[in-house]
Amino acid sequence: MNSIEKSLAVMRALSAPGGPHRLADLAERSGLNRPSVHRILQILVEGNYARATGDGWYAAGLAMRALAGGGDADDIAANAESILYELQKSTGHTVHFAVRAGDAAVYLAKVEGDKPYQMASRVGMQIMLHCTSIGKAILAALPSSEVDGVLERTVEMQVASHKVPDPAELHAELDAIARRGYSIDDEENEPNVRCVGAAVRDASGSVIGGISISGLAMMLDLEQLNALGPLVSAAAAEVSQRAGYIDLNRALA
Amino acid sequence: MNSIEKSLAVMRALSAPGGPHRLADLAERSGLNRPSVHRILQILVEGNYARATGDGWYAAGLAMRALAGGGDADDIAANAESILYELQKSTGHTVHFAVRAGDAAVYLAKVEGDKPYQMASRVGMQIMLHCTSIGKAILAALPSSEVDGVLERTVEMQVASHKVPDPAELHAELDAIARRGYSIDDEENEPNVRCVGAAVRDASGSVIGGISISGLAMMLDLEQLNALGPLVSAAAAEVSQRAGYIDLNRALA
DNA sequence: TAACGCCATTCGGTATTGTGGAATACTAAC
DNA sequence: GTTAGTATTCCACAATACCGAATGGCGTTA
Repeated sequence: MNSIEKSLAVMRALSAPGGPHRLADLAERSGLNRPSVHRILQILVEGNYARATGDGWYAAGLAMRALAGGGDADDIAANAESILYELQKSTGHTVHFAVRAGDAAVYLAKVEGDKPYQMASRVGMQIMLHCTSIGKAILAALPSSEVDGVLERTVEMQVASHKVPDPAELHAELDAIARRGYSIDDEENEPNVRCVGAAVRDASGSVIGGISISGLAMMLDLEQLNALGPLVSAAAAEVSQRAGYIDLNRALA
Repeated sequence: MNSIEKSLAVMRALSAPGGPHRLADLAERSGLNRPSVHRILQILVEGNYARATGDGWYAAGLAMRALAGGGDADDIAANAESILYELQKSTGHTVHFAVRAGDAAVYLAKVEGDKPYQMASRVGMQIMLHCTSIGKAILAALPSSEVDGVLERTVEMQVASHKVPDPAELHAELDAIARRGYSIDDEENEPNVRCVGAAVRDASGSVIGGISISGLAMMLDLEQLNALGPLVSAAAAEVSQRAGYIDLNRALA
């Protein structure tokens, strides 16, 4: 493991959810020893990629934001945006688009619903794969062994929030998602919020992320959620197509 | 210069605006020689932080997005959001919040106006400091020498778009901005778009970013822009306050 | 078609740089 | 006051990054 990979590991640990971090936590999360993490952090702080509070707490700095701009993701998000607006308009609910980044997904776009309440999400925010509709839509397209890997690492890093999913149960659910084409989050990620999601693929055919429809549980029962499934699925297919994906089933039809 | 700073330089070059980049461009932008950039890129590609098209083009990868999440910026953006909504509601125009990251600023939040058209900006997008309202509001609070440094590096990296500003003229404008408390972008950054902006400070008193109101030039003449100045300025002060800043002038009044 | 120039990529010996265990300084809790 | 758990510094060792030069591939020009 070279020093660049080490610094990336530290940066990932820094940007993990859960406020500022202690040096020891960062060391554990990144798999490095404390002196190395300390040295790397000093370099990151120097360049404003990290911020030290002075009493042993470290947080991601503002310069880290600049790294996220540009790249492929922007094109994909730009293409997706108009589709998200349509989906929001036809359903009235909040719509999200997120891409996978390692063992998490990151929101790239969000269109707020026409309801008086707002979702507590924000572009750039990270979500877990095992307990969100977008996340499960992504997992459903991965080989079983990779799902286990993600699950293992997720459980390891769990900060004692969210329940740990039973592997067998999750695998069964993922099979069902793959069959019907959309996934459901029944208040698993956040209490009182239900979502339905579907996977987005790129030109190479691999799953890169997903889109979802979210609403308060009191306004969106399971029946309605299932009714929205085909809509999300269709919108996701449209985004995939714009990203260069060619659906063979559809192309041959 | 150690290897971590080098990889950060490459990552910044990668995420610079302007689509995929050639290796030679990245080498020049980062100030490194080509073999070093190549080696670093291979490591980044391995971890999905960069993507190689195979024929010499490189783009920022999806994993880079994950680095941006978390950190201070999230708290600040969360606090700012409600103020942005108010500002949009009271003016009807599109409102942005961006933080400085090196020689650029990055949008952290955006509230679309109630007009039929939409701004071509997106959360995560980078803007230049010398030709945008938010950027100039930030520059106006920096020491003159630092402004020159930013300007120099900006001119160097300029990809032949946007006109190069005359230093003396810019300094005079920045003085005026500092006096009246808001900055104006009169179609400098984008044709047909005018903006008015003001700076946001954090608890330490240093400028971290700014907020702005934007609209099509045909619907927003200079007089109206100046009338909006105090509004942006007040909103920026409010955001600053929530970020922990204490305005001595106001506190003593 | 051949020759040129540009650019990405590989190579290799050198020396700079990172490494991590152990020691120390620090802080908070009891 | 003592202890336990930190962050931080130190340093000898060795691994790793470095970069000039060489190679190979590609598109363009005579």
